[in-house]
Amino acid sequence: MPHNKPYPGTQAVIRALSLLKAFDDARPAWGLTELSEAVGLNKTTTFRLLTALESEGMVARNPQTDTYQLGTAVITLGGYALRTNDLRTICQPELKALAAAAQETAALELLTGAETLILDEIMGDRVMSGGQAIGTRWAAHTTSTGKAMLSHLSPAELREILPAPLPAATPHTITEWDALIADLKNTQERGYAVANQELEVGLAAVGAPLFNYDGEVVAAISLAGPNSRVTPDRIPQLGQLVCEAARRISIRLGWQP
Amino acid sequence: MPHNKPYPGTQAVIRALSLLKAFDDARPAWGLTELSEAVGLNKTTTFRLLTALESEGMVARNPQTDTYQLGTAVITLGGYALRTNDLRTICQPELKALAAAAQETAALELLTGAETLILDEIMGDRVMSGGQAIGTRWAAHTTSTGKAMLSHLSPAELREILPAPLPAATPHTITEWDALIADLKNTQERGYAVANQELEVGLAAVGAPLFNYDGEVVAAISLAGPNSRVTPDRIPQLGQLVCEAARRISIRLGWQP
DNA sequence: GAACCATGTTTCACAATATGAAATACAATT
DNA sequence: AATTGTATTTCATATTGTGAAACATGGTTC
Repeated sequence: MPHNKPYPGTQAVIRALSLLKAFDDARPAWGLTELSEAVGLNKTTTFRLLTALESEGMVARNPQTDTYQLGTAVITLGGYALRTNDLRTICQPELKALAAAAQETAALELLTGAETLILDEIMGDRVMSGGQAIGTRWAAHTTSTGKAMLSHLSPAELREILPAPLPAATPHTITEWDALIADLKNTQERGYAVANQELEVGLAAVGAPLFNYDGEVVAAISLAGPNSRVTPDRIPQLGQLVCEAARRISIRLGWQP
Repeated sequence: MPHNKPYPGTQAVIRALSLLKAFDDARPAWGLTELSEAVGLNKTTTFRLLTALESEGMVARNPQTDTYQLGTAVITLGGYALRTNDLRTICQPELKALAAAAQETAALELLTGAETLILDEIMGDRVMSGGQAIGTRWAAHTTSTGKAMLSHLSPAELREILPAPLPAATPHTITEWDALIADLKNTQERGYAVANQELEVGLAAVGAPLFNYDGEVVAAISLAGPNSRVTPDRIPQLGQLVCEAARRISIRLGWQP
């Protein structure tokens, strides 16, 4: 999350947004005092900002527990943001085809800072209705999509973006800088990234980057599944599927091969 | 959308949020000047607020067109808001069962002011992965879920909530006050609401309310489909399905029948 | 290619607005 | 009844947000 420039005359807004961002999967409800302490704001200020956010439906209080949660306006805005995303619309047919062909989960993700953001997700099997994880972020160096996108950055750019030391999500996560650089080099040559239990034990994935009209990486798509199904000998085949789909999408985005 | 109390010391935050809310399906991208005019703010103020929103990822600029859109932080927050919603988690198994049994689309919706908010949506057929409309709002008096929830309010409460005159979404929308009151009375006695082409031509739906521990209506669920399949003679059967599911969920919410 | 128009951006003097310490209210334990 | 933890309200202060005006930029028109 970039907190770049302290622009003058925006303190209250930035603070209000920092309150909103305190709510996540791990901590979906906050009391006033705890929240003010967690965010480092005066209790009165926190109260006033929350009142403003509440009046606009961005947060809601649970009268039972006297705590705040994210409100319905956030859900509505999120829906708009998702539906009006051109990239998502463009990619959806390819994702569905990928998921159907491989019978695994296909996803579209963006790089935001050092994290990937799941923009869309289509389940391969017919059991689930997908999209449960849309909006989720993961550390980029632990995911196939993340590594696919990172593989087109220079070591200097990587240094700037990625945290040091690299956090481990599983025992298989690449945490050594040199090992990551080497893996990204392989990734770029190969055309797709492989993440085998680096984000979650038992989960394997392949991912390929999407390019825009002037050859910049704008996003990545992936196929993922349990490593019982996504086995080492099947990975080249899945990798090719993802690469082909990524290529078709990139061309639609104006990319010149 | 309630714009109730002008709480002191929150002007900047409220203004910033009003900017966010200008972005919707109909108008996903705004230039600075047009946006400032639409929201009624000084161009400089709009610029400063947008800069703050942008620094936090709530909006993003498209460098091509020099316009602003909703940013990735909104998607992430929306995902959190959705996933941490207890009601949605509780209802999802029932919605899936409903959708499978009827082979139509099942949905869970809240009442916010005079509008319903789609919290969850499961498609009945195996073609689509659902959830496309999550976050969308519709005028409550045009939907089955909306009427199911409104049917438990008094005429005085209805007067307060609903807009006058009642807007028409289709030629079949109930726009006469007395007709709506009568329809809601029927709805309450029947236990479920019927909306036949009142939101969209060719779309029919039945909806039933969900009650909490002290008998208050907290949400509603529905089954909807093309009126070629959701025919008048099939509606009682679908109505019963929805009522039974609603009853089971309400009991899980602590409701005493 | 000069004049124009419509964008976005920066500056700056001013005071309205946001701030936080302290006082108050409320509710749940003890 | 006393205590501790919450959530609110008050209010004096100056920091912060404000908007008119000036500036910059890029695209059209003549």
